[in-house]
Amino acid sequence: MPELPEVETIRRALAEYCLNETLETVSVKTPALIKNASVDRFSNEFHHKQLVEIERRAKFLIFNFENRYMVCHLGMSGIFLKDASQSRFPQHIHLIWEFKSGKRLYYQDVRKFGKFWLYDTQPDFTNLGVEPFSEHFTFERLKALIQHKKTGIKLFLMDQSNIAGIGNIYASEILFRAGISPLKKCSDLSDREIRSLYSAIQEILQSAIKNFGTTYSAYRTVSGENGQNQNFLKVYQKAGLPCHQCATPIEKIILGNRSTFYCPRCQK
DNA sequence: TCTGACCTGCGA
DNA sequence: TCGCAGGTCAGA
Repeated sequence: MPELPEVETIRRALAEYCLNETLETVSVKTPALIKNASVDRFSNEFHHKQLVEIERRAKFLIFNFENRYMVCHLGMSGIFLKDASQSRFPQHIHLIWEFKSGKRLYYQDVRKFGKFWLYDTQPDFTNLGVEPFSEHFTFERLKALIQHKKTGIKLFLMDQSNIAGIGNIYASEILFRAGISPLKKCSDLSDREIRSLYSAIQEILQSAIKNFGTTYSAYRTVSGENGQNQNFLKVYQKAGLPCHQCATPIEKIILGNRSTFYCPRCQK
């Protein structure tokens, strides 16, 4: 499911809903989702702790409960809900947080690819690449990352150790915005193309955050509503439809086992 | 570098 | 009934 814009949308909504709340209990219905602790330890560590900060790194959410850290990756279908009464999949609610104030938060994940971790110190995520909205993400940095790689540019964008947070939807959309074919090799990109790519990454992600993320199936906001960014996509899931710039039919190909959409005329 | 596995629901 | 779906990882 969620790529950087969806995770950031969720982070902002959770901060509004439950920042500074004190946790009464965490009920774990599906122990397999907890990756590095027993269910008992996981629940006990957060008992009566206040949620003092919610951060995002790439597609990970980091909940700081007074220096006990709960880290969550939403996988393909994980969402947080304030109210589970309208959920279509109540059987797939795997975690329930209950706050002292009486508020509740539900973690739902149909495909169970999501994961949770417990850390005693702030996790550092050394295996992740540069954050697209950080000061470290500059044109020079992007150029240095790209210029000697022989891999295709779309696979480069989706590799979390290069730039962290881009997934399959936004990789296609970013390349369309930049006018670069997903088949092009990194090492063949000109300075001008890398500059276009640099702008496209920030513009596409920023605009998706502004639109509360892209809903195709599982993703919902914390309030259970659809995101709006699917209404603004230019190529993703548009195979056969005319390109909005040149009317050439959008093509679908498979790269790295993932569907990839592009305009063969606009993207060279 | 590529493929399959993980898991479930949905639409063709 | 089968293929596909927004992610990640292990193993070949």
